[in-house]
Amino acid sequence: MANDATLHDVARRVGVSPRTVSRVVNDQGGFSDATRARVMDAIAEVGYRPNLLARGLITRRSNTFGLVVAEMADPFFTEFADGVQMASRAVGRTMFLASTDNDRARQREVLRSFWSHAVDGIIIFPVRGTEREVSDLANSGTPIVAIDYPYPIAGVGSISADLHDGAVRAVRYLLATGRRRVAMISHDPPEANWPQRREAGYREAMAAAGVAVDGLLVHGPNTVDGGRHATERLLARRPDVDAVFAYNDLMAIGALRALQAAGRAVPADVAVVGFDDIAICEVISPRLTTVRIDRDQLGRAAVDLLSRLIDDPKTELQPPSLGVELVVRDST
Amino acid sequence: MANDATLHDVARRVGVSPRTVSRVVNDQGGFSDATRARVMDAIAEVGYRPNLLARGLITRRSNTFGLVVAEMADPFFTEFADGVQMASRAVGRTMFLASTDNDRARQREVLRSFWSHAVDGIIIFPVRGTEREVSDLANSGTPIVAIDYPYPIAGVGSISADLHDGAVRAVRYLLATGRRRVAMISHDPPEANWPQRREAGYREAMAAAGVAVDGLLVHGPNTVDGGRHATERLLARRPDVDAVFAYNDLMAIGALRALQAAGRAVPADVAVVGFDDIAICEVISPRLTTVRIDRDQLGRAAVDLLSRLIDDPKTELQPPSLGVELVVRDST
DNA sequence: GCACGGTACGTCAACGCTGACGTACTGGTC
DNA sequence: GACCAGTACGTCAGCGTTGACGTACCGTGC
Repeated sequence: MANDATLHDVARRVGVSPRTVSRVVNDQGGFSDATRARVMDAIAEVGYRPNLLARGLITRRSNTFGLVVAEMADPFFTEFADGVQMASRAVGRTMFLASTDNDRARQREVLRSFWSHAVDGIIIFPVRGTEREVSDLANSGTPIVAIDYPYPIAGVGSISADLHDGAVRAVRYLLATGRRRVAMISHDPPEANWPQRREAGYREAMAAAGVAVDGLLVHGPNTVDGGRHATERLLARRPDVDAVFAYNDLMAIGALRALQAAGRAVPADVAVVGFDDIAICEVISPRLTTVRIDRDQLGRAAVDLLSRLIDDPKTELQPPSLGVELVVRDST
Repeated sequence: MANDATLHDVARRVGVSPRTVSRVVNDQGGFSDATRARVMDAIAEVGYRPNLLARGLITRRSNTFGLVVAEMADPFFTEFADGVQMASRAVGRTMFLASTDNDRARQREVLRSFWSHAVDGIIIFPVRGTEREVSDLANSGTPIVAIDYPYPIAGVGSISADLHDGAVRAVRYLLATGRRRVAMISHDPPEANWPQRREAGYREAMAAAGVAVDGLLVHGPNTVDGGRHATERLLARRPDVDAVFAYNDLMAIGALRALQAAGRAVPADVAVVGFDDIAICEVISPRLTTVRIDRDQLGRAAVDLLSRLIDDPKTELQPPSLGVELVVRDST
């Protein structure tokens, strides 16, 4: 009871044409209740399941979509993927998952592969600098939803959390609790034209409080080690730092380790705030204060927008940003 | 340049039949070098990519496979998924990913969905008690590789790490470093006929050292909270415990937290050993001693076995277990 | 009695591709 | 020159499904 059983088998058993069985399966109407019942029985008896490849060949719908994340080693992405998976189940689609490791060639490969598999749509954290490629793919007919990508890409739907607001909240909180020399360890070497919303929020909140940021903004890869090394450089440059706001939780954890190694107490000497609120924040010590992005909500919003885009290409591409929330724990 | 461009388009452009283009694309031979070159040029010009649905309809190969994990919230599974993804890229297949949350109904749903999409094979951490279903699916023609499933399931390939040996090593190490009252916090309520290899290893190593395990073996869900609560119960029952060996790293982290809350110093008062070596082990404090399972290796082995099974259903189903390794850090 | 609309089907072709098989032409052998 | 093998193609059908369209039959209204 497997690869076999086609519409024809069911049809023969019932004594109708395959077309009628197809109508029942797809609930398209044009059959009597009696016929429906007999068809359903036969389907159960022979264990018929529609061949999605054949169906997709005609309908140009595969009922699949692809999710492209930066890297699976970062819990933020996998926790997001989990949310997407839940949401996709609800709309009856199955999910391909691949990661790019922030590499353009990898991303191209992944997108081509998804395209070949005739996915109905793609949810992606785009690699920096690939607006054009992503936009071209979208305009050539594959609906795409980009997540947290600072540029609105032409033809591409996008869902974002309000990263700017999150940064402002984090920094304001640090300032409000008496910290003055608030540093930020941010992602990657800065790049011309790359709008860093977390950085912008940081700068804005600092400026509003009249605090200078000289030497307080350092960069590194957005990993634990990246955060650790960035913090080491920061401590060398500004030993007087009394708070660190990190690009994401992994970098914040790196900061925690570097501060610990340098003999600075957290939060007594230096406060630390992360971003994302991945699960680890609760279990490390000190428990990490962070800006929470609701990944289930983000996943649902992405799947929802993608579904609407698939059904109607003229859907509004940029729904409002999702709110974020500061979660205060023991590191501040 | 998208959904269009079929073999016919390329063929017309070159002035040959679609069949010849197909031969070139699949490198089946039967064409001249000159023709090949012209076909390749035309393919590049029109941006042709084979329609995998159409191809799959004939060849009965979709070049996809499904990966079914227990839950994406556990880094062990996602880190494994990453390894599988790497390996699958190398063999030219694209990966569906879904999780079951250890629920039989969910697993059934996922498997049916994968089957409908005509995956070439499935890699799965089976839900306990579903041997029959998994075995039936495999025997009906979908190659399946089960990971770390203690029962050899009929018709199903399987890849395992040597969990028994890992447990023995961990416990021996604890005993060798002077611990005597070595507890184990293990996964789930024990179930009749469920061979727990980690538990077996624990018991064996304890017995070999002549140490009784009365009240030292407790159970709980394999999560951080599960580990915390199990440890609390353990402390109530056996306040004299001087080492905890956990089913996995998440439970070990829960144990760390519970011990901390109870005022026990780790490792001074109580040593803790985890299992899996997920990335967090390095960044929590104290850094966790654990039994390392090489997930890349496990992923490669699974993809490799699955590929062989797809090509030749008579492949040996049970390659030898993968070795594990004790990684000593600061919690012991 | 006849036209008409609705219901419940069936027939046919096509989606894009590849397996099976047919065919024309070339070069070599005896 | 006849025969043969090998090369480089082409033709045809069909994978399982659904869109488009055709048809038989029934009931209704005038």
